[in-house]
Amino acid sequence: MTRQRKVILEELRKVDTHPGADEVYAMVRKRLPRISLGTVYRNLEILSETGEIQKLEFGCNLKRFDGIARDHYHIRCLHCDRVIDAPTGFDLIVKHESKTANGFKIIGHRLEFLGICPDCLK
Amino acid sequence: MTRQRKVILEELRKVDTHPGADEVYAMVRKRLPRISLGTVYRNLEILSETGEIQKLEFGCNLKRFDGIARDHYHIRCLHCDRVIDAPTGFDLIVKHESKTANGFKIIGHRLEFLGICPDCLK
DNA sequence: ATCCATGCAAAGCCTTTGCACCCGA
DNA sequence: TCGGGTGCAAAGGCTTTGCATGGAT
Repeated sequence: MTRQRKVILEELRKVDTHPGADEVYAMVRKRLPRISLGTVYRNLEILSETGEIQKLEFGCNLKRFDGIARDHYHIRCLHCDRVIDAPTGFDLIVKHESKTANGFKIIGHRLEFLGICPDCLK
Repeated sequence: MTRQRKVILEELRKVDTHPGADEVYAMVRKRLPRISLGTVYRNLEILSETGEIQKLEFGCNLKRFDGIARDHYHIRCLHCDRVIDAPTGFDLIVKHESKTANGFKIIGHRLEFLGICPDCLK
């Protein structure tokens, strides 16, 4: 756990905006002006592999990161692409009785909800 | 509906491999050798906007396309990234009693299952 | 003749990677 | 001293876009 990685993790946990790598870079640079974008990418990757943060790979044009690793869902604004954590109770039941399908061994799933955020509703 | 768009749609509907744009390009080029990759991208975008095909935006490194527009889920191999259609019965129940959450108006959701395909299980 | 989609190529965006340096153990 | 992580910059992959051409109505 290097200094850079620690700061990245701390900054990411301060916000609930699910920033992209570039935004994390901007945030971290306030404390470590000499950090490089490459290092941010490398550490975000490492942190998500170790399960300390979560990488959101849905919307696809830009990967976003969540400082909360605990399993939870997200709601994405179709208009401005903002992402928020889904409140508890906002949930789903996945029915796959068998753990296999067409020879696939099923391990998990990805889910996100889509909607329009308050600002864009105006 | 130009000739190019028609061929793209036809070729895409011939397969169940959920090809990326580059693969669609290769397929279509057998029939239209002079088609450009840009045209393939433009038409895949248009076809998915009009709802004739489906764009899969999950795995994120590469967008894949499905000739079947009907609502259905997919299973992705975590090892080789192959995507298959989930069999019927493989389903989920989304519980969001309210159609709003934290001010968001909820419109829909994205879901895909993750697993290991038969080949990669070996 | 007009208009729009195409082909081509360049640019764009995000991300990854090679390499030498530096810092901590 | 040694090894791994870093900064920097370049390369990479996929996608989008500008522009002139060409085909269809």
